[in-house]
Amino acid sequence: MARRARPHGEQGGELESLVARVKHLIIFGRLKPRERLIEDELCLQFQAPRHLVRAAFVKLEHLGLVTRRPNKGAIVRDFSVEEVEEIYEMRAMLQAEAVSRMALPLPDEIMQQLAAIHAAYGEAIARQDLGLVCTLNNDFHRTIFAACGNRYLAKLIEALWTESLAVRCYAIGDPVLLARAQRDHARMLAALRKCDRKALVREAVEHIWPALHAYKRAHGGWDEPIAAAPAPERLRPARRSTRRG
Amino acid sequence: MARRARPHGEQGGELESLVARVKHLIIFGRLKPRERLIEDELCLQFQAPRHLVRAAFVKLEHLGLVTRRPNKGAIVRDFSVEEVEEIYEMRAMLQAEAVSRMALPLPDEIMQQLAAIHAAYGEAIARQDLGLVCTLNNDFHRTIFAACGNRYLAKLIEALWTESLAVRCYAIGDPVLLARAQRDHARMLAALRKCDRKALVREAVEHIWPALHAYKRAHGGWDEPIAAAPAPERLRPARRSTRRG
DNA sequence: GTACGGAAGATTGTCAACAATCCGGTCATT
DNA sequence: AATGACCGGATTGTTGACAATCTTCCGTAC
Repeated sequence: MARRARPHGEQGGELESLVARVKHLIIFGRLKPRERLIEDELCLQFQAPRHLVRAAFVKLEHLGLVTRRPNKGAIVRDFSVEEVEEIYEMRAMLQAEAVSRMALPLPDEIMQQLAAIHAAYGEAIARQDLGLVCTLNNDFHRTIFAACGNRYLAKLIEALWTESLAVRCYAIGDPVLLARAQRDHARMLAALRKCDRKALVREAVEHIWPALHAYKRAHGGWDEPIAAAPAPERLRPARRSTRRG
Repeated sequence: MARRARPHGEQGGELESLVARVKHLIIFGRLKPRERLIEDELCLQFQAPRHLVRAAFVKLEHLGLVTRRPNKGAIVRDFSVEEVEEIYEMRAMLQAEAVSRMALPLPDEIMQQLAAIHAAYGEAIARQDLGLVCTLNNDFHRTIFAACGNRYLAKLIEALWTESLAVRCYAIGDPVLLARAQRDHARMLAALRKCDRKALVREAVEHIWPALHAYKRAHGGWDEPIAAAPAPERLRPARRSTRRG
């Protein structure tokens, strides 16, 4: 057997780690929207062979975090405000659906996991460990929505979550928003414990908006009717609330 | 400039075409679930370089049609009945949502597109042109749900549609189901014309079940509590007919 | 007769050099 | 001076060979 360090395979792990590191660069604003991702540069920076870097680009593109154009390389994806709004509409809808069809009460094991994550989350916020905050936030959401009983619903929610990572980076550093997120999580836990589905749905939906607002604010307050509305989108009605809500 | 035939680039187009061809092989049952996809074989069959075939595998995996395992290659994905049911649950939910928030009436242009697709669809069925039937069915659904006003909702619906392609292959050859699909499409069009949202939602949701039932029936009626599930080729080495005779 | 171990073949993963392409600046021409 | 061709550097896409891994088959021991 000889047990060589990491002989050849393990490419899955390496790739994942590479993807995660580039993702962090994007989330924490180290790489900004429309900034180019140059293969050789990342090869050097991460000591990774080029084909791995390229595979990572493919994966990141499919995650919705980068855009690749033929013969022009990869750039950090930038979202239009409309796109971001649509993503958040979907997140609201899917998360509401997930908690609506969730079997309550949740198994003890899940509840304990959530409590543990939430406790660690509070600590991480207190210590300003943003990396950990992000990871635990991730874990909290994935754990909650994985319990919805439909793995595809969970998958879709997670996909949109990931896609909106680059948006939420505007909220990640804001202490006020962090405190609010922590409070929301606590409320969700309470609602889960009380099997109060109505409160659960409300929290699951309302919890997502602050990050969106932070994003729009960071983009110059385009969400407010600024003087000249150029009205470029006459082909997109259908965005008011046809929903029950 | 000399205008060489297809000098170097165009890799996007080539890849897409490759993906489409393998997809067809899967949809039409030419490649069956758990059957291996061998790189060299497909290189030969499609006269494509290996890295393209591999890229196609990556894309197909992300479309949900094949599964890749490290050092073991790609196989046609097989779904458990539970997975299929969950996919269909999601499709029902998302399609209902889409037509619920669709702005009615639809623009004339879209309505005309739909009518044209529907007419061609009927013809294709009459001529038993299954490839065309499949394409047009695709077009019909994509066109309808793209009109929902939220491109992410449309994208999610299309993703699940693609993922369930391998499931619907059981229904593709059945004349009864084809006729029923055609009728359902006609009803959807009528509901769209009349701006009858209730009927539209009903049709959009009910339309998806027959294919699911056909799938379950083809799987030996596992939806019914059969005594001895024969579990035919659970471990199937999947290596016999990797080649076409 | 069955089970374990190892070799050979088949298949996938990795790499580095090469070809094609794009981008920016420079120079000649009008 | 403005415009257009063109050339060089930077970057990405492609290829084929090689290394690692898995699978199968066969021989041997019990």
